[in-house]
Amino acid sequence: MSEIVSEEPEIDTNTVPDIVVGRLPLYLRALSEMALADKHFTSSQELADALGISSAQIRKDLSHFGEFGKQGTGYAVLGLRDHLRNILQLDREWPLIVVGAGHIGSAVANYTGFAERGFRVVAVFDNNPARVGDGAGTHTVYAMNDLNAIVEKYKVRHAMLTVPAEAAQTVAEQVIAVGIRAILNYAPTTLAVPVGVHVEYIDPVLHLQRMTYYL
Amino acid sequence: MSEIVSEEPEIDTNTVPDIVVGRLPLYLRALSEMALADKHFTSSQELADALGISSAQIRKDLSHFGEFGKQGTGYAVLGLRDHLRNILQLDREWPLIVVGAGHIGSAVANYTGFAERGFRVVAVFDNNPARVGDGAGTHTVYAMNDLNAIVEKYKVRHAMLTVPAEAAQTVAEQVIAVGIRAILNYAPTTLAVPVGVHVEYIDPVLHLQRMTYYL
DNA sequence: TAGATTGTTAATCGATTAACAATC
DNA sequence: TAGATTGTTAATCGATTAACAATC
Repeated sequence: MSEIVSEEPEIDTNTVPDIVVGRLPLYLRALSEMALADKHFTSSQELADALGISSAQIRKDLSHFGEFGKQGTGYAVLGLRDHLRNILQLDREWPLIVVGAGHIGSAVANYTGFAERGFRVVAVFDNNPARVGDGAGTHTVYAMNDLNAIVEKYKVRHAMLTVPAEAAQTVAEQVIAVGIRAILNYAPTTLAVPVGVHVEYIDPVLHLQRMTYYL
Repeated sequence: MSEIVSEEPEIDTNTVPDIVVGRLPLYLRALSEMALADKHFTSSQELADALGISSAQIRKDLSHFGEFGKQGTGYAVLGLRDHLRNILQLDREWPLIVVGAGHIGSAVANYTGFAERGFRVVAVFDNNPARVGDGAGTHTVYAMNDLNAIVEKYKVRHAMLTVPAEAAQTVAEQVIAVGIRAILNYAPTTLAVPVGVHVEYIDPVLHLQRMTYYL
């Protein structure tokens, strides 16, 4: 039997399916809730029940990143939470900008849920001079001219777009040009972006329409 | 050759995968955009390019519901749009309630995008007496006591929950009890609901966290 | 007619689940 | 020890894609 140089059981990050990565924040959220309730241990079954998915899926998903549990015992809530934070790079605070200071933009900029979970809104932008300066809640609204300076100053990589659908593609290009690499688009339209830039979408109407089919 | 009574090529609605139904509103949105641009015809390839998916998927998805195109020509924009509206039961206006009159609730209640796409916010509710009566924008805020009366009066089936995470499960049960069958939950927590009730989720932080993994 | 594009089939690809040895 | 639960394998299930005959 020839000796085989054992290969590292390497964690090839490119190999983890997007759909698995997409569920990790959900696991993290459930664990944070448990931590808040002072729960010390949990199991894949308990997490599965809380999230309405299968325990096998949770174990399989986690197995892409390492071994975090103990047979017979399950997972330490704080331990697994911190592992997930680490995997998702959420063990730091990320600066965030909002582009578009209308109704949704202002609401989004003042939503306290971002700061509570690691994202800090550092600026709100609008191309309408009438909106610049006056507050979107506690935030001052900046002109688009200031985009580059602020993104560089705070090393911002995340942007939320709360502009009209017609403006979204142009605005996306503007923020990408200054270094934004993750866009959360609230405008009801699909964006075309270069590889290396990530886009996710929020369109509440799509959700309502989906459910209406079943009524 | 024995004669076979031809079976209806029946459109078994239970047979359409949820994931397919979930894409229909996206197709509808793209078609509405084309209609607005006065485009008369389109193809599965053109739709696919606009949405960043494959043309085969679009044709396959549509084939669950009928034949809407013409070889060599493609699809009539208005025709396909109306077919999709019909399939999704969006050829009527649906009343909608918002529960929770805080920052997000007020923003959501005043978002004009709902009315533009077939959903009309008929009432906003809050359990805090201090918020009842004064406006959430153009809406009057009702007490939870009025929930049943208003849901019955307008025959409401859709609710958006914009309450704190801790309150979401209880509020969900309240709205289900008065007849709501579709819930769009903005609270960052998973809901347990009986069969026959549909829930979709909006948690912007989850989207930001997903993208952060790749940065 | 020639070119374009559908609707559909079959193949491929990928994700989920069931099951269980290992072990705390 | 007995019971519980992990991590992993293999099987199943389902979704996507490629390809093309039909036909406008």
